[in-house]
Amino acid sequence: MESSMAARGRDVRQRLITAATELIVHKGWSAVSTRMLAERAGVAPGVVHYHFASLRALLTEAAIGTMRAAVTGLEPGQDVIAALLDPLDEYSGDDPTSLLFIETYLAATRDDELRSAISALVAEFQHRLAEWLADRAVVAPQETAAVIVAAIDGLMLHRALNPAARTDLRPVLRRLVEGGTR
Amino acid sequence: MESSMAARGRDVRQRLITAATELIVHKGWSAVSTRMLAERAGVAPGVVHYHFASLRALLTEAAIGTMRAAVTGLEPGQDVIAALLDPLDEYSGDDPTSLLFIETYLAATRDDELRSAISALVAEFQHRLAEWLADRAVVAPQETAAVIVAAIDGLMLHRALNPAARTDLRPVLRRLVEGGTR
DNA sequence: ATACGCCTTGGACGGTCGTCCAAGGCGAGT
DNA sequence: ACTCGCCTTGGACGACCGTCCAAGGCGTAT
Repeated sequence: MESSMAARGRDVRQRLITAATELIVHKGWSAVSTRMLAERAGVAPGVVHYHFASLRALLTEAAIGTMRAAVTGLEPGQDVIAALLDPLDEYSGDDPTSLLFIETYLAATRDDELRSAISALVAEFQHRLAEWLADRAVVAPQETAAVIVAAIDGLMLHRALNPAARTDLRPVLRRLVEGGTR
Repeated sequence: MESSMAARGRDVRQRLITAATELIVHKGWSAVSTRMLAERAGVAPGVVHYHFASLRALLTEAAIGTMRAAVTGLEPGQDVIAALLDPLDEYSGDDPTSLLFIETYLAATRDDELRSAISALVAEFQHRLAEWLADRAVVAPQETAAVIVAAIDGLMLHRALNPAARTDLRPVLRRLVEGGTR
């Protein structure tokens, strides 16, 4: 059996990653400390630097993993706008994933490794979206995709700031797609 | 003469505010410390808490002041989209004002006083923009304004993250205005 | 010349931080 | 039964943090 010990180790490691994503959302990227993480994961403080090279490495791995999962889960169906906006509406104001995105974007501003990882993620998603738009005969699909993704991220930002006053913006956003059909 | 002393005091206070805006941009909101501020302003560390009730108060005053100045300076002319995008293009990647906006937005997520101040600022600008759109017979001017401002903020975010790959997004953004004329 | 008030200095205080490490626990292989 | 290796513990270390304050500097008014 290799389970008992090694499996327990992997479990602790995973608990730390989960704790990291939660704490980034609740406290903010730069307010997450090793001791907070250890406490939430139910382990001793030293365990963080056993499983991860540094606090920064843990935060990076946690954030990138969660973001990648969230993005690859998005599939532009018949209605792109609805497909992108619905996940935002699911949560009632303190949408954890949105805040994680914003926090990580901003942290990436001062962390080259993080920045390149996120740039790749965003570029990949924009590319997928652009292809979908091109199939729908939307002119300037790349630029349209860039604007749509930017608008979504901007809405995340505003919604994190002011959870109230949520009106239906789908009709306006749809102009981006329908207004540019070839 | 009331100048020498009082004027010098006001000058130091202003230097601290300037240092605060610069440091928020360069180091990030939560990485700004009293000692860093004092050093950049060329004063002793204790001076921060003489002129301001707390570090948080200084950062708040500095950020809100700069943001208010930036927003009130914007006047939607004939071409709203150009009026909003041109300031973004002026800076070559490390646009200080954009980063300040993002940093402050995010800090406001965990600071109620800051949040209400910014919400007022954003709401005020959205209202101005909505009126302009209404005059241009754009349908759903409020929602359109919300989407435009969100898109601008999202572009700020993406551009702070990836200063390269700046293509002209004006034509796409203009669909938001022209695609919805009554 | 003396007293007053604003501004400044530089350090003390208690706390938290990231990182590291000696010591111990414990299942697995011999 | 014993060793080995992975995992865990809890605290030490030095650095930096926000805040506060006694002491001093220096124009200004009397």
